[in-house]
Amino acid sequence: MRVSLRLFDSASREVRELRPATPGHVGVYLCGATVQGAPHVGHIRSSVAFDVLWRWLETGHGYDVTFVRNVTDVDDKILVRAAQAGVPWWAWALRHEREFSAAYDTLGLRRPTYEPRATGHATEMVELVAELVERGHAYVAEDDSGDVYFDVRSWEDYGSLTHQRLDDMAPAEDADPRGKRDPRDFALWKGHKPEEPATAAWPAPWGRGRPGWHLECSAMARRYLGDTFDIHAGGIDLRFPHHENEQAQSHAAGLGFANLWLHNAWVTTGGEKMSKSLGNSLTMSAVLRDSRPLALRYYLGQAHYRSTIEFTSSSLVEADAAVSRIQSFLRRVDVGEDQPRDAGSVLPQHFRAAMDDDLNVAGALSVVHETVRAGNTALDAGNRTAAVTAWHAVRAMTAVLGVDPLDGHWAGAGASREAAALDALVQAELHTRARARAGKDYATADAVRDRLAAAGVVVEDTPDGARWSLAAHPTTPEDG
RNA sequence: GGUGGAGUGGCCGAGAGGCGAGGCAACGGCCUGCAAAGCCGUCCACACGGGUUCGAAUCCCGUCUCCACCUCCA
Repeated sequence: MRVSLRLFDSASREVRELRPATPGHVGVYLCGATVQGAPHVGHIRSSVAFDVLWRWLETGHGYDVTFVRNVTDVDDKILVRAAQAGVPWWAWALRHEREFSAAYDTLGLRRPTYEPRATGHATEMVELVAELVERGHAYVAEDDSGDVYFDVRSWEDYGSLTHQRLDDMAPAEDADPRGKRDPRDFALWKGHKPEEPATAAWPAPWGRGRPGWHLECSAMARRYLGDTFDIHAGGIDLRFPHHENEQAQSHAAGLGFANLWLHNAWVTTGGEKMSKSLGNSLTMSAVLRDSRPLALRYYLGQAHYRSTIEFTSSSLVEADAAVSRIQSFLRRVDVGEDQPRDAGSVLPQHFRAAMDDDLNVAGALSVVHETVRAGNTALDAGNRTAAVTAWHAVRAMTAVLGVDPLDGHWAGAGASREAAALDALVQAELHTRARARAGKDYATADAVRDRLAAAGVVVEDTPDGARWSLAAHPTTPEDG
């Protein structure tokens, strides 16, 4: 009997078994980027965490997964920042959307089944707002703004996702009534304002305007996953108001919406959450100057998705060392022409159990490292069969976690002519060194090794001769 | 004020009443011409104060500290 996947549902606050609405199929909606600026490490952590979820749903359970991650490409800040930069808002949005895509690709994240943009779904959004107005859960603002608000008082379940009572919620400080019936009512549709670009508005029965942030996700999830779907994921800071509002809208419109809610914790620096508003963000481009993508991915994916992780100057160095250990084992084993085997037959039971336990990646990684050590021990003992078995297990496990060092993704455009030329040059140096060593001229041999080291080439002697690799990208700690 | 999360060895980070987490760093040993890699060993921790129990990092009570959300946020 197949063991089930158990996930912590933050709506019910308990670990629940995943029971797909459609047997054999799982629909996942992940709140993606609002492309108002460059991607930072915290944004990417969310995508890394749920990329692992996706891989495990497929590899560990054989589910057919539809994975949707949206792009919010129009909102207040995009309009403001584009105006400040003197470029059209859509150009600003697209530029940052591409930066996010590049960052996702760099870290080897799977491309979602669908990546809908908010601006491409005005029709679905207008329909959803109309349904809510018709059902008496939304109303057109009483001023002339053209806004449409969700009537929180009309929906008694409002607050159920985050277990808050409406009366306990502190009203917004800048409580601008804006024609609201209750200060906590939120905008489903934002009427076009004269100072905003005419292009940032779409026609609607209650006047031209653009969608409210929360509405987009409800409409797009419905469009691509149906009225009821299995998992809704996102950063924990989105629980309220974003997800609360999404759920209220969709439920009030008569939709089943998400069965499970998964929320990842954030990345902190200096103990504080990394965020755009605090200005302590580490952009992906900045971090990748000091670290190779595999090390960054390992770092972001090594802790449980619900644990806050602190980013320090040594984080990436340690992650690099840990993943290098795995990598060097995989390189030590000569598997000949063997290709990776089917995960179902080689994944250790403890690994599976850890992953099924709410994606316990830290526990899963301990199995990876234990297998690496067992494999190294087997190699040292000359037990090739055991070493090859370990090799297959390690590759299958790291593939699930998205950190298989031998995956062609990490090699980049590896088999280039430059790489071939470099190898020829290094081999010539190693040949010189081998001859010097054979003649016990260690001074010359060491000089060659030092010369290569200065060029960033690390030499290791093995029973089969010297082997070389590029040194891990040097990291420069910003403080002590 | 409301609602949550968290304090684990030098560092990162799992676990959740008895059973080795794991990684990084450090130190000792083996191996090596020397290294590197690898293996073996050492470092046996759970914020604090009580309590329950044969046994508590884990359960209960109290205290302290930190973080987050309450309509910009992954």
